[in-house]
Amino acid sequence: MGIAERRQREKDARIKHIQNCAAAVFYKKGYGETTMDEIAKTAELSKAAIYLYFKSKEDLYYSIIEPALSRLARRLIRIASDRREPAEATVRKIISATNELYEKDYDAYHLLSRYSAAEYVKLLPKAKLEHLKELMRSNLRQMEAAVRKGIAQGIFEAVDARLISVILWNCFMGVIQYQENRMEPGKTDYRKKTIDATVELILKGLRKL
Amino acid sequence: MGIAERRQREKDARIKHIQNCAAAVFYKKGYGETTMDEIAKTAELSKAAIYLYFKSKEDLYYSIIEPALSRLARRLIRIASDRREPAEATVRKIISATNELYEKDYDAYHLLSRYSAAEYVKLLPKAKLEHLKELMRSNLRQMEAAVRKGIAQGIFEAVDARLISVILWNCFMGVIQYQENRMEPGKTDYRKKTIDATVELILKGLRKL
Amino acid sequence: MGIAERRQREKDARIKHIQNCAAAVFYKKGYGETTMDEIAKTAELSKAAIYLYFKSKEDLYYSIIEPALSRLARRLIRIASDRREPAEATVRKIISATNELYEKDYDAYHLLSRYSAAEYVKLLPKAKLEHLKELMRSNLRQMEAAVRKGIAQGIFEAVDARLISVILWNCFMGVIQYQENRMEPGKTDYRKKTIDATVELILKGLRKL
Amino acid sequence: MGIAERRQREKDARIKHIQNCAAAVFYKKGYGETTMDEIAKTAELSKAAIYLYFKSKEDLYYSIIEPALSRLARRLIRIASDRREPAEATVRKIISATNELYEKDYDAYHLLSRYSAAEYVKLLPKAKLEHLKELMRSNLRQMEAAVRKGIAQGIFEAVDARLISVILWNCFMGVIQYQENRMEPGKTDYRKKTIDATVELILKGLRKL
DNA sequence: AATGAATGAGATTTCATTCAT
DNA sequence: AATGAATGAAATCTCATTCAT
Repeated sequence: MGIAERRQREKDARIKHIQNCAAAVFYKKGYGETTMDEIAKTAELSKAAIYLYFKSKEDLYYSIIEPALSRLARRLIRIASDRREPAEATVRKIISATNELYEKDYDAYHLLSRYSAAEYVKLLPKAKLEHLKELMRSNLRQMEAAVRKGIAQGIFEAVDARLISVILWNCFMGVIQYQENRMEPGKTDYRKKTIDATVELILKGLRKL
Repeated sequence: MGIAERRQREKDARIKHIQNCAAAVFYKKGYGETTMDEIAKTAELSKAAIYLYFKSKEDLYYSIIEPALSRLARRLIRIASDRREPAEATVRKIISATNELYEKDYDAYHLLSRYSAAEYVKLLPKAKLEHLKELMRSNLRQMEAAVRKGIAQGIFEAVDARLISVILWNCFMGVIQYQENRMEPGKTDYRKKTIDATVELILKGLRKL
Repeated sequence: MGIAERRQREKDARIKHIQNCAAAVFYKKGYGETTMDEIAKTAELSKAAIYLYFKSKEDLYYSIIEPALSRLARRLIRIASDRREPAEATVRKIISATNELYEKDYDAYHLLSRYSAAEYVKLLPKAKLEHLKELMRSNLRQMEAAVRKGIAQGIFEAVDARLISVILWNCFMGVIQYQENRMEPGKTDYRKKTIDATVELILKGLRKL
Repeated sequence: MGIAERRQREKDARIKHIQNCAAAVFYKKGYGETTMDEIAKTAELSKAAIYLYFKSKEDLYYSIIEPALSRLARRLIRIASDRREPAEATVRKIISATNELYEKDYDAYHLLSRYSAAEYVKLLPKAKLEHLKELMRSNLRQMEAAVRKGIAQGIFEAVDARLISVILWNCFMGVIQYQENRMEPGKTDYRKKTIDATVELILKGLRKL
């Protein structure tokens, strides 16, 4: 069995390798500007080899996005399910978990931070698109639940929970985008620090005085 | 001279028309996925006609982005230059001015809200890219100045002004992105309300207690 | 209107030109072996130009086959509808009409004579394939009707009309195939003569003694 | 020696197996549309394994066609060489022998019935193509000889022997094509019955009254 | 000023064939 | 003997751009 297992491991590794290379290029250029040629070159494989593992450019793209987003969604659901934990801790955990994707699944995370439903409309088949959207909505719902919990716990002011969750989520994504795209390369990555500061700022704004 | 003037006005109108149509498509699909064919069809003109007014796809794109961003930058500089105005008012004005672009220059605004330096690297010639980046940086500096002023005025806590300006800016952009891309179509546009709520939340977080 | 009309005429001519060139290549090589490049070269156009008029290789192919077959089907229906004409004359007319396609629509005819449902299964969308098949079946039905009429008229022996119509049709197609494919090039084209002789032979075999 | 022999037998069996599978696919799809992948999958072997036994796609194809056609040619020569046998019997035997290929070498037969010189021109090297053509011509000559014999025997009318042999051959091939390609799947295979009826019809037409 | 027609360059995808194991 | 992996070459198709009218 050793051989078959090793084969499978190697295959998995190659798939992961291609996905990593592809994600890097997709991220740098955007889907439309990315060519299979460049992905192949980055992965040091022939174009045809890519097609051994993914049946189309779109398939490759989706194979990067979906699992990462799916994993995150599951994780957030678990985090938000703790009804007793103080709301502030839950909010921080949600943000942390999302941010952790960064270290573990750097490339998928990158793509996610660039997620733009409009662009995908023409790109992905309807079912896949809807699936991604549902995952995004689920993430938002977990944040909303956390804010609602905070109000119920008497910690937060009686704000519009949905609105606040959108704000939190957007601030988070905004920071990522900003740090990734707008800053000069070479500069220190302030992401973690900026995100933490943002969260604390907003939590402070939410607290009952 | 009346005739020449009318001609010029008509020409300007046609240029604006093309830009509006193009911006709508660029926004919906992203630069790479947008075809000149679709722009032409949207503008109800022939492709060749577009080329009478813009010398390339990139040129057309830039002609939409740059003036809007440039105008905004000038406006923010003027707003931030008032050294005496209370900082909170200045922050609100900066955000408002940015948001107002929305009503006046809907499509350019859209494109701006999607601004992604990385994508532009391959798209725009270096000089143009640098120009856009400088405009963005300028906008950020105005916000930074406003926060710094608030600290000087003793209104805000002694926070990292740069960090806070980044946060504010990102939250703003994040909200826009979210509202544009992630929500189901048909839903009410919560943008203004969300942005205002975000700003107030953050201002509250900034205030000395 | 002169200009618009001329334009349309020219466009029609170009479409016909492309179809003719394509049919010649399709015929010579078969669908699979034919490349758009070769069609373009034959038509003295760029590949892209072909795609201005036909949206895919398959579309181009179908646009050649279908109208010719459709026209023939209509014609055979008209011929077979004469209930009083002696059956032998009807049979001869059906064969003649089919053969005449040769002179008028040389290339489409060629493709038809090569028609092979099996090959098309993967090629054409189901609806188109079914349409072609129905046309073929219609043609066969007309021949069957003619044979049946001959029996009713007491001219032909009481044979299996369907079987005989299949035979007649096959002989006809067989002769075409043979003459087209199996003979050395440069040899005289015996098609017409061979077909006529075949029909007479079979009619003689059918007649009541 | 037993071992070596068994090895050889096994090898032959594997070769035959591949040929059978390949022939089925070639027949269903045509040469151009057939992929080595599909052949391999049908044969439940790896693509590379196919190349252990055949040095190219074309080689595999030819290896199916040629022996079958060659065997048939030899058989028809033998059949036609009987100068004394009544011509009608000889004609029937020729047709039968050809038809028998069906049961014994189903797949090669299929391919033969689709034989199209034009397609092969680009496919096969000149020598191989010429060889196939010569085999086909030989078969035709045997039929021609049989018809000529019938005239000499005073059984047939003084027809153009070559023409009639072409007709007979074509009818035969036409019936096969028809039955294979044009009929709805699932229907009874009328081939044998149709062919016999065709031959009898033509013989009747040939006979002196 | 405007357009229909055309195209070169390049994109995605396929496939016969080879090679290391 | 057999195979999984890999690839070069070529196929279909797209698109920004130009040109004749």
